[in-house]
Amino acid sequence: MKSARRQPVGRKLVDADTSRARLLAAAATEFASHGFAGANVERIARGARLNKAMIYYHFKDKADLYREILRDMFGAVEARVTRMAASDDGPAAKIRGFVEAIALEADARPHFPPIWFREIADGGSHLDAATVSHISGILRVLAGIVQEGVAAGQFKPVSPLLVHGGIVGPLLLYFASGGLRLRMDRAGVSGASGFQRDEVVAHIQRVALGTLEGRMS
Amino acid sequence: MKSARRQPVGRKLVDADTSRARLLAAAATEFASHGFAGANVERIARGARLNKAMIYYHFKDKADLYREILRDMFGAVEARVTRMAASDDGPAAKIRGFVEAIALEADARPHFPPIWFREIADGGSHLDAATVSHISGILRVLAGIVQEGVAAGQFKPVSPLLVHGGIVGPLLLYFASGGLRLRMDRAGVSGASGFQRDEVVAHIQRVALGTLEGRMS
DNA sequence: GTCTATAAATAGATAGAC
DNA sequence: GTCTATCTATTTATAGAC
Repeated sequence: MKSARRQPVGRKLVDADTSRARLLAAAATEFASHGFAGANVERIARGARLNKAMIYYHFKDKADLYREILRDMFGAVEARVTRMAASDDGPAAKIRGFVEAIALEADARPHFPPIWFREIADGGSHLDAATVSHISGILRVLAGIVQEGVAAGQFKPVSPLLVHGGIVGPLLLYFASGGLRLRMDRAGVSGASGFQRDEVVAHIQRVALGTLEGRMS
Repeated sequence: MKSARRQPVGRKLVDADTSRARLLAAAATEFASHGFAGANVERIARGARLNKAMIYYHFKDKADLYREILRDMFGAVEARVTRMAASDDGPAAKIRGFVEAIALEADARPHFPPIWFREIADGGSHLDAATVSHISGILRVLAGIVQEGVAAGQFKPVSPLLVHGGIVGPLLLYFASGGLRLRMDRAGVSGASGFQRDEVVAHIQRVALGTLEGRMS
């Protein structure tokens, strides 16, 4: 059980500059750039200014390290949207807040959008029970907001999963495609990288609300 | 130059049951499931009922095989949207046609959505000039439709890249996440896999049009 | 906790027969 | 065109010293 949590309870896991925290940070970058299979433990160790053996001191193996990052990522998103939805704003403001929450999390953890895309492509093969629970919690929060809006007569009863796709699809696409857009730009596809983050978020907020308020058909 | 095209000109590359076509089909499945780094040439060969050596007879190496699949994929999408946009439908119908074209291509090439997601996460590191040109062609077609609609006074001048994200993000998310939704369903997240393809496509068509017709803010 | 050295396995690529 | 056998490099993971 050497991979069990060693930090004192209540202590931030990743913020502290422990070797474990540095490994997690380096691994997040590596997994985001190369995927689980393409990630190289030697590179992760070097990125953390340590050596490979330290990875196996703190984690059971590469997959264990990866799963820890997935749990952290989705746990953070779930916590953020849950906190947001606990406010006494109306449903429309909460939909905006939901979009904003995902975007803020992508700011705080830039590895989140690419890793999420890769995990989708993998069919979720690395998700453990805790992570699945976080994801389902995120969906439940959104479904609750929609339900609230419907009850208040402000929203049409659109399927929460359709709303979710309309928010998360474009949002992750934007945050995950920074490198690609730069590349396209250099290849002469103009305007691909000239894009304001806030403008994208605001657009997605408007579209999500428009969908829910039935201004679509 | 042993990887040069061997098929007679005008012959379908993938449909024929040649060893090369079988390798391409097996490789597409393998790359979609495991990504470039995670793909295994031995598995690809077995999937094509051949052996590893045949891969190196037809292709220079694993990367060459992968790039060929990318070119085929994006070439097919570009061809389809270009053909669609050449019709004399109005701009609204063409926006619907654009969404439909992407969806039809995802039906025809199920490896397309996951591979596209992975390539985004990779920052487009495997895209060669031909593939970049296909992608930029797809964007140009969409920009043209938007321009047409604006000129006809039917659309607001929304950035084509925002429209593109609003279409392609949710659409790829839906098509790429079949496996994950099934997994979530089995984990007790109800309704994740109970979804009609046509209903999703219709929803995305409505949202895209709503965006362009200015029914959002 | 941290390191060096190394074992062990995987997997991309090639040689050469048929 | 297709195969078997093999070479070689990479890389995950561990042993064991400090």
